[in-house]
Amino acid sequence: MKNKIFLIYKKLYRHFGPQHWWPGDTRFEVMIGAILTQNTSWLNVEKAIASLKKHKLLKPHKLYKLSSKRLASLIKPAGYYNIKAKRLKNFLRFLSVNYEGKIGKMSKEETQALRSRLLAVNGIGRETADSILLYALDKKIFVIDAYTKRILARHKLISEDAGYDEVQNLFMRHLPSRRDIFNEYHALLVRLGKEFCLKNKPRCEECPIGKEQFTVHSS
DNA sequence: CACCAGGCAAGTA
DNA sequence: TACTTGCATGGT
Repeated sequence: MKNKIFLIYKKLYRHFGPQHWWPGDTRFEVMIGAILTQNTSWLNVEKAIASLKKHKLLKPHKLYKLSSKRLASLIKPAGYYNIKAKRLKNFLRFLSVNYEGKIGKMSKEETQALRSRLLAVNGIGRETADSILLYALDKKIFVIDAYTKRILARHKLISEDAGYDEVQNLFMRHLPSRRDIFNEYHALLVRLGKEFCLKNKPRCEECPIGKEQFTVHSS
């Protein structure tokens, strides 16, 4: 088979349809959500964002001025609230110092240069940086997460211990270089992961991608 | 009750 | 470099 990566995308899109990612009203909200969702269910992140919205604090300058203690108490439902409060403030300082708190200014930066600068912020790793680049700033970069690795490993397209860059390169080499496809594909992988590829209750037999690719034939 | 979710950094060897 | 641990709420 020529290009499994792209074929899987088409199969998932046909099965699930467009996912309309990232859920969020503004680019700033997407960025905050990207940090809050680190190893955390999106349902809990929504609660945290709702509480920030309720207090009308979901703006760069408002949030930056908030004390870490106060911020932590507001984002409590998202878990890891003390460390996430610090991470948010690190990012907000980065945004304020380098771009005057203006997303528009940040978005003018070249993709790889901005990625490097985001990675230098304590609390922003590769997935968070790439999520911000793709989903908040419409940059052409593919996001890798735990679901993505698990799904590809199960279908024998990567090894269990494949690294982030390795998997990201695999996607970006095998797909049309289009932001909308990168956006939709990652969202579809998360959708598939949630419904068919959970750690405790996998439903491989009903997987829309098909079971033939990972079935082990004995004898 | 146990398990784990759209990670990351710091500590250790 | 590679492996381990802390961080924490809330849904299933």
